[in-house]
Amino acid sequence: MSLRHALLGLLSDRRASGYDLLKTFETSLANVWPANQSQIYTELTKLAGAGLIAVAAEGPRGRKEYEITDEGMAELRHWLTEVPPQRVIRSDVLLRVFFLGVLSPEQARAYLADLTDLSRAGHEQLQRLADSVDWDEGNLSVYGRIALEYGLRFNAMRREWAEWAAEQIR
Amino acid sequence: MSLRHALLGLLSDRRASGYDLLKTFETSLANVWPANQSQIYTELTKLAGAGLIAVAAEGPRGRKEYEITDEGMAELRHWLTEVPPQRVIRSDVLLRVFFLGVLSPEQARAYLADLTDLSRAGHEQLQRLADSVDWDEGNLSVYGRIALEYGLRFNAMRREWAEWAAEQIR
DNA sequence: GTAAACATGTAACAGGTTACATGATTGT
DNA sequence: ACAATCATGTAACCTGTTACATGTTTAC
Repeated sequence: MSLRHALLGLLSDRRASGYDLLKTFETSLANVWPANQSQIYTELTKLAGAGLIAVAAEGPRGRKEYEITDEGMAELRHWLTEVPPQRVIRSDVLLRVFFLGVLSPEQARAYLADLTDLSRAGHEQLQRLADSVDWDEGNLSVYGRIALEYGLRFNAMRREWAEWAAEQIR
Repeated sequence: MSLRHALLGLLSDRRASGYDLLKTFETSLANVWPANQSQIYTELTKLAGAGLIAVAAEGPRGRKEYEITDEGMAELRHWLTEVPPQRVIRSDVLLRVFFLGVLSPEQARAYLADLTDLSRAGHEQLQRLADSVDWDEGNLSVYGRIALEYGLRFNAMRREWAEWAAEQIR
């Protein structure tokens, strides 16, 4: 149920069309809550049907600009403050670790070495992003910076863990 | 597609019934790849249909013990070594962070404080688990310990980040 | 003129959740 | 006798992915 809240969250900042929202998902939200074109348009129609957003303006090429309604804002606040976050996250990365005993120690270490590289690359990509953005004083800037810091710390943690784990094998 | 690999992984260690596998999912795999009864039985039927597992014995109450086939082992090894892990993980925890600007600074800090508590509790729960298990010399023990260490480090990282983040607000 | 970008919609399928439905065996 | 546990199966529904389908506007 979080795609709808992601859309509500984006529309709480400014009105936008499905196409605009798609671009945002492809850039800033891609690492946190990926969504594709099909899903976004379908969900926008549902949100409009439920009265949480409304068409504020129509433009060329059938463009429909949506804005969040009071009901939508209430739902967004409810989700932010009352809905308990998901406790577990499915991780195929970690699931594989459980079964590395099926492989040879060399293959298992290779898997962890790949994870090390992946984490290093992820860290570097986020660092480049952090360097390229000019962080102004706005709210999106404050919280965007906090989210990005999470990504940096996560990748650093995972890289160090994967290096440690490789040493544990044999 | 990872549920099937979780099942193959468990069956690569020892033969088991759907019921046995369900118990394992409720305990050791609950934090990595949760799955429910309905899903497990459905997937076992599919796996058997695809020849990746086979019924090795039948017991009382319609119990069916499955064992992994050579084809199943090949598929498991393929997944472990060749299939690239998922790059992004959907995180509703982090998604909320993007939109905390909608709330008051007090409410935003309260959300982060809840995350701090959640992470601390998660860490403690895993630490208790680590203390209660007697880690023998087997493979499952080695890799189980490595997976658990990931959980500990993840929760520690998230707690420190949430504490840091709360300080950034105002 | 035509390619790129803008813009939306829907159908088919895969994976996951909740709920319903049923019955056998074991331990007290 | 009765409760707890063992044991499986399936239907309805929701979310997400891939692919197909269509048409407009802008820039060169």
